[in-house]
Amino acid sequence: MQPSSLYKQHDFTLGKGKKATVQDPSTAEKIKSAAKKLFTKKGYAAIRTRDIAEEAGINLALLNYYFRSKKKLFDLVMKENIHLFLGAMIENINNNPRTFDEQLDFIVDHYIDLLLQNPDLPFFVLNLLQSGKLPAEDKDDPLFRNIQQLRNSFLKNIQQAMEKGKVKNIHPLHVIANMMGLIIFPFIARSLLMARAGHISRKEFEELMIERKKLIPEWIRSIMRAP
Amino acid sequence: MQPSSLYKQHDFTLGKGKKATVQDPSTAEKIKSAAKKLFTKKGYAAIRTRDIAEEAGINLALLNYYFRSKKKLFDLVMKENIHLFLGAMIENINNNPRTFDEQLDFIVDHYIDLLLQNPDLPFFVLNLLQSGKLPAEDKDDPLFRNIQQLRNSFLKNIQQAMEKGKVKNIHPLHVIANMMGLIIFPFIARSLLMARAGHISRKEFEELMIERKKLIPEWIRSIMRAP
DNA sequence: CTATCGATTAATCATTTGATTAAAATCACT
DNA sequence: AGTGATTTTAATCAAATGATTAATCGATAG
Repeated sequence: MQPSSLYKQHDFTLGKGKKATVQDPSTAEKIKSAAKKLFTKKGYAAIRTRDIAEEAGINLALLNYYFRSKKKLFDLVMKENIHLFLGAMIENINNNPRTFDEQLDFIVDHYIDLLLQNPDLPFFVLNLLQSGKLPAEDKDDPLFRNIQQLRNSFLKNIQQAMEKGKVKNIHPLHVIANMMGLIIFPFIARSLLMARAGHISRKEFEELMIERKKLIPEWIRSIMRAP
Repeated sequence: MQPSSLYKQHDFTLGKGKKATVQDPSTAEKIKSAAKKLFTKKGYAAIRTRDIAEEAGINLALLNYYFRSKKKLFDLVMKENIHLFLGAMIENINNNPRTFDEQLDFIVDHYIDLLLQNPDLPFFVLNLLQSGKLPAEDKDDPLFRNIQQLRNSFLKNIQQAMEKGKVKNIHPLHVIANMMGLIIFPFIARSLLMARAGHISRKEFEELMIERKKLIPEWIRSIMRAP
C-alpha cells in the first residue's frame, strides 16, 4: 500500500522523528539528495529513475514508494533549489540594506558564497530557463514577495542615483544583467575556463571567485560611474 | 536499403544539386533544421525522434533513413553549432587585429550579432557544459587551431599591457570570464530579464543588446584601467 | 513468542521510444 | 507507358524506462 503523504510518516525535513536514528540518513532523505544531485546537474529528461536509485543505493521501487513518481520527486527537488537560490534575498531584505552600494555588496558576497558551496546550482537555473517553465511569481509565497520587493527597491535606487547625476545614465537591464552575468557566468563556464584559459586548479578557481567578491562591486560601480 | 553516407546522394550542405529545386528544402534538410532547432534549445535527452519528425513534418522512419540514428543526427547538428559558434574566431584571425582593443571590439561586435541572429545558441553551449562533454581540442581541426591561436594572442596581449603598466594587474581569467559573461549571459537569461527586470519587449531587448556592442568594450576597458 | 505494520526486495507490467521492415508511392530515364 | 532506383509510408519490433505488485524482512507492542 502506498503512503498518502509524499513523505510518508517520515518528517525528515525537520529531523524531529521519534527515534531519529540520525547517524544514517533516512531512505527518503538518501533518495532526495541523490535526486537533487542528478536532477540539478543534468535536468529532468536526462536522468532515469534507475540512476537515482543507484546513486542513492536503494531499491528502485522505494523511489515510488516515498515520492509517488519521478515528476513529483523532481518538482520537490526543484522547489528546494529555488528556495536555496532565492533564499539569500530574504536575508538581504531582513538586513534591510538601504543604499544601492550596500545592496550590491551584499548580493555579490552572498551569491558567490552560495555558488562556491553549490557548484551545480547554476545549471538548475539554466534548466529552468531552457525549459521555458519559469515558475509563476506566486503572490502568496513570501519568498517571491521578497524578491519582488528587493527588485523594486534595487531598481528605484538605480533610478534615483541616475536622477541625482551620481551615476551615468544607463538602462537598469544593463546593470541587472551585468551583475548576474559577472556573478554567475564563471560558475557556468567553470570547466571551460579552467581547462582553456590557462590551466587552473580547483583551488585557484575558488580563490579567484573569492577575489571576485571584492572586485565585482568595484567593477559595477566603475561601469556606472559618470565620466 | 539504407544509404551508406549520412547524406545519401544528397549534397544539400552546398545546395549545388543537379536540379536544385530550391523552393522546397529537401527532406534531409527539413529534418536537420528541425533537429537543430529542438536539440539546440532543449538538449539531447529531452527531445524524442518523434518530436523532430513532427517538427519537420516528415515520417519518423525518414529520420533513420537519412541519418541512421538519433545520436548521429545530434552529433551532426552539434558539430555545425560548434562551427557556427567558433566561426567568428576565424574571421578574427583572418582580419588579424593586432591590439587588445581591436580584438575586444571585434569579438564583442561579432558575438552579439551572432547571438541576435541565433538566440538559442547559448543553450547549446550550456548543454555542452552541462553534459560535461566538451569536445576535445582537435589539433588537426583548423578551427580549433585558430581558437587556440586567438586565445594565446589574446592572453599575451593582456599580459603585455599589464607589464607596461597600462592596465591594472588582473588575472586573465577575470578578463575572459567578464567578457564572455557580459556578452553571453543576457541571452541566456533573456526570458528572465525581459519578464522581471521591467517589462521589456523583444524589440527593446534587441536594441539594448545592440547598445551593448558599444558598451561592453568600454566596460571591459574601464574594469582593466589602472586607477 | 508472535502478531502487526511499515520498509524493502525481486519480479513484472505497461508505456514510451529508437529503430527496422516491407510495401507503396514517386521519380528518372528511356 | 515501362523499368529500375529512390523515397515515403504504415506497421511493427526490441529495448529502455516509469511504475506497480506480491512476497519477504525487521522492528515493536502485546
